[in-house]
Amino acid sequence: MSDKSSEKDQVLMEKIVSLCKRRGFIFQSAEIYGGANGCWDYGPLGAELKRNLKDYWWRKNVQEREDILGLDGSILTLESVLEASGHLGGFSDPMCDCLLTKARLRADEIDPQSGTAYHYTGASHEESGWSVDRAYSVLLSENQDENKARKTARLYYSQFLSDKQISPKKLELAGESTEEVTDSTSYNPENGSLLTAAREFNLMFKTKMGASADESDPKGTAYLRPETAQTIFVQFKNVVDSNRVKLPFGIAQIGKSFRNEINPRNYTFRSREFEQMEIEYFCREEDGMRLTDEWLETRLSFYEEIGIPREHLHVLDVPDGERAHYSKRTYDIEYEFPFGIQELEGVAYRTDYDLKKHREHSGKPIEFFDDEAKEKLLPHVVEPSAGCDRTILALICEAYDEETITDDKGKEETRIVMRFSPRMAPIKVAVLPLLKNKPELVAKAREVQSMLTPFMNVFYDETAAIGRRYRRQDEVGTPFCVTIDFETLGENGDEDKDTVTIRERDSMEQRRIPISELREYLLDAIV
RNA sequence: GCGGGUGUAGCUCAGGGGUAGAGCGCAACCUUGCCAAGGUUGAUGUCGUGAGUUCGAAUCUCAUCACCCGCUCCA
Repeated sequence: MSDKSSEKDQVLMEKIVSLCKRRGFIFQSAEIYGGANGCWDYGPLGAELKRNLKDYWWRKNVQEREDILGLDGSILTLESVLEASGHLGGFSDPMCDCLLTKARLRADEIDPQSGTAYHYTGASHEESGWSVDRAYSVLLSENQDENKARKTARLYYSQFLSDKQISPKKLELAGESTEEVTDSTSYNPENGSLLTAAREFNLMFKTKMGASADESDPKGTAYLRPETAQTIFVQFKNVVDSNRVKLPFGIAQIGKSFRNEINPRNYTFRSREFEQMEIEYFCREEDGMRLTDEWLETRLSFYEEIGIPREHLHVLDVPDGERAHYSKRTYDIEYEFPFGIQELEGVAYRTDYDLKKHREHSGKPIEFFDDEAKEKLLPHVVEPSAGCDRTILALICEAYDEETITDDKGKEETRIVMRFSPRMAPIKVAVLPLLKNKPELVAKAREVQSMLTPFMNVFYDETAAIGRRYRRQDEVGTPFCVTIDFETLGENGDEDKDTVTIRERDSMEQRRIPISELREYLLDAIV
């Protein structure tokens, strides 16, 4: 499968985005103010979906496991923490662009060059009267012909021409001057063209702590955390001291993180504010590689349990040289999005790098005492780090389905169904009185509704025709619809009294079930 | 950040220097009946935003913002 999306996939993605807005899953942030780039809000159904995902993740990884404890750390993070973790130094790169080719270069990786710089102040075209005032330079090494500088400059100025028929050769250069330059990194080594000034692409959101914070206060600068992991490492010692734990054990956290992405793309996939679901699983060094493999399997099963089949997932064993320098093994779990195969989760063996760094920078003894081995050690760590919003997007993409069905009159129509697993579905059951102008039906339906609401998200709908109500529920992925009809009231005798029809989303089949069994039936299906 | 495209009702989109349009959806009512049914009635827009040209701009020009595609970037 290609990484690029085909036209068909683009259309599919547009339909998904449209449905998400129309039905209240996802809205763009601050839309009425023109929209915030790279920020998205979850609407009523999106919020439910996200809660279901987070709750299930927490249940599987914390509630149902004795070896993992939860944590919920602050988002504001001291500069010193991020200095220790390496984010402060390595998280921003000075970048510059070639003015001629628009190539982007790392400013700190340019070889210094020497030679003669040819400066220009602009260019003009006599016949058309066109001109441009803009400083530009070209650097030539010693043995290059000076006409090369002029040729390059004409090419540069020609991009401002509105009439593309004019040949760059016809341009008249203005204000040529030369200058000897040594060890400059202002020019593109490839073609000698001037580069833009280096810009820092700081990927972290910086902020001020304290109302009167000033620059000189080392605790005056804070960042919105770029990952949840650091909270866990920094609180490692406190968690160990306040709980009886033995290796291996994990600390889990769900929370927001922030990265000032240069170019947010693909709907919510690359957002500037996003939620992570992370575990740092601490272990002895000799178990690190094995546990990484085990976690990969555990995590793949999780995706299956929430309705993302293994066939749509890809595991990338990140090769040497592409992993973070401290990682001995990293698996990326990727999903086949309509816009390409993209990462959902990374399972990384981070060695003892993080704890070591924090021990070094904080100067605090944060070693773990292993009671069984009677030794002090710094544990290694395996990190399954899942993107919550990315998983939501995968759930939505996976659920979306269009089904062609033929009605009684032989007419074909399209049924749009969100095939969420009942466990993830934002609405678990819709309660529908067959007709709303019959008070007995409405009263009974309300009774069923309030019986179920303490246990699950129930949607009550009495408008429009029953068929239409079913289809509405299909479009938001409600797995079950319960209809209260005249049999429920006992009109057809005692046998069907207090039974309802339950209609299943995927098969559209219905059967009768006593109201008394409804709760258990539904709970079994959505647990 | 660069290049290309798009922006009009909740959604999908047509139109186009002179009264703002369609389909679907939505709301209300009627119908003892189960897969977008039928009928009646109704609501909704600073035509993305800001400036300019014009007697007059949703339409033309410029800027700007957002989204999509490609490139780039992704510790």
